[in-house]
Amino acid sequence: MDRKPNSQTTAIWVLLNIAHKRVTQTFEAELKRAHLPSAAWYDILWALERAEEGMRQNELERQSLFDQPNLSRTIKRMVDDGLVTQCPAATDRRGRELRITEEGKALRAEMWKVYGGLMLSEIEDKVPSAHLSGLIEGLASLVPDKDEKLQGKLNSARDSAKN
Amino acid sequence: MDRKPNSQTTAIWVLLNIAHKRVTQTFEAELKRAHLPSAAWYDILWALERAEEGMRQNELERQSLFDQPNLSRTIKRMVDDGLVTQCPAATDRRGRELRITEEGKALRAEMWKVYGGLMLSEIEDKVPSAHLSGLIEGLASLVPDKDEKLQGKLNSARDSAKN
DNA sequence: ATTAGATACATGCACATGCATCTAATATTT
DNA sequence: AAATATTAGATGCATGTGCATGTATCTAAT
Repeated sequence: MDRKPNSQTTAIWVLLNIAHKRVTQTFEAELKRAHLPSAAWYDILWALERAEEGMRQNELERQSLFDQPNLSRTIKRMVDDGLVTQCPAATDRRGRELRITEEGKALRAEMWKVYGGLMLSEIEDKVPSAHLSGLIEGLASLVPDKDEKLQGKLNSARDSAKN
Repeated sequence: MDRKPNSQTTAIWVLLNIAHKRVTQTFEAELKRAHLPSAAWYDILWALERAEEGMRQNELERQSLFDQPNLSRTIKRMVDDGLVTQCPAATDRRGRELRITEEGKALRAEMWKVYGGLMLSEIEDKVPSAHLSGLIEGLASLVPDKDEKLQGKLNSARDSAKN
């Protein structure tokens, strides 16, 4: 082959997969242990709670890591569970206006006790401060700049930092 | 009041998820476009190719991100496809000794043309050298130390970082 | 106003994953 | 040696995910 990945590239690729799987599995296991829904549900609930005036489903899709069909089904389950309401959108009869219910807000607050604690124990307490910015900038460099989902996530991260 | 994750912690958690999903999806999409199996298959083939004398299935399980039942089924598919052979282990009649076939080696070599190229284009060309070591060390800090097989790769990455 | 194309969301299907459990073989305890 | 525990691997089931496609609605060019 013309060019061959160096050992640092290999380390990044391997570590990205391992770190993601280990951290994700810990989150999911702890949430399950507390009889709470998955982290993906938390992210949806939080996005909807921040959107006081409601949110179009396609906008939520852009801000989440769900693809469209999968989000559609997930929202349906959340509606069935009374966490979210779906109304026809005012200006576009194809669309759905999503809103979090009081029950949904209560569940999100409950989840935060576990979810936020995991962010502390699994990330904040583990990454030495010397590597914080390198980790953040390095991960960001792997994602296209104009990635709308990234911007949405980062905005929500900044907002949540203000709690 | 309890401690609350700071914005850098939040950014790491969000970016870890986004970066992993984006990079993974790119890998899988390009492999599929080339009518090749998934990256997970590549990793198995490569592990078996390096183990000249064959490898126990439970050892492969330890070195991979598969859980046991999932690896069991994946190996079965690879055996059905003629990429891997399964023999009863010499010293333990419960066990399976796995070996890659010539066909398997040929497929791995074919996959490498795409897989290796993706490591270059999606990682090596994207991460600025200023953030290489921070990214590697930061990701490593998220993984328990006793993930032994990582240490070799990590050390060689650190060595090359000193060049 | 009609029609071609785009967009929003839903649904069906194939396959992957996580988890519990089963069988067979080995290791340990007494 | 018998009983018990542990380990290797397979299998069943529920759920999650990606992808193709379907239906309704909207937009824009004629």
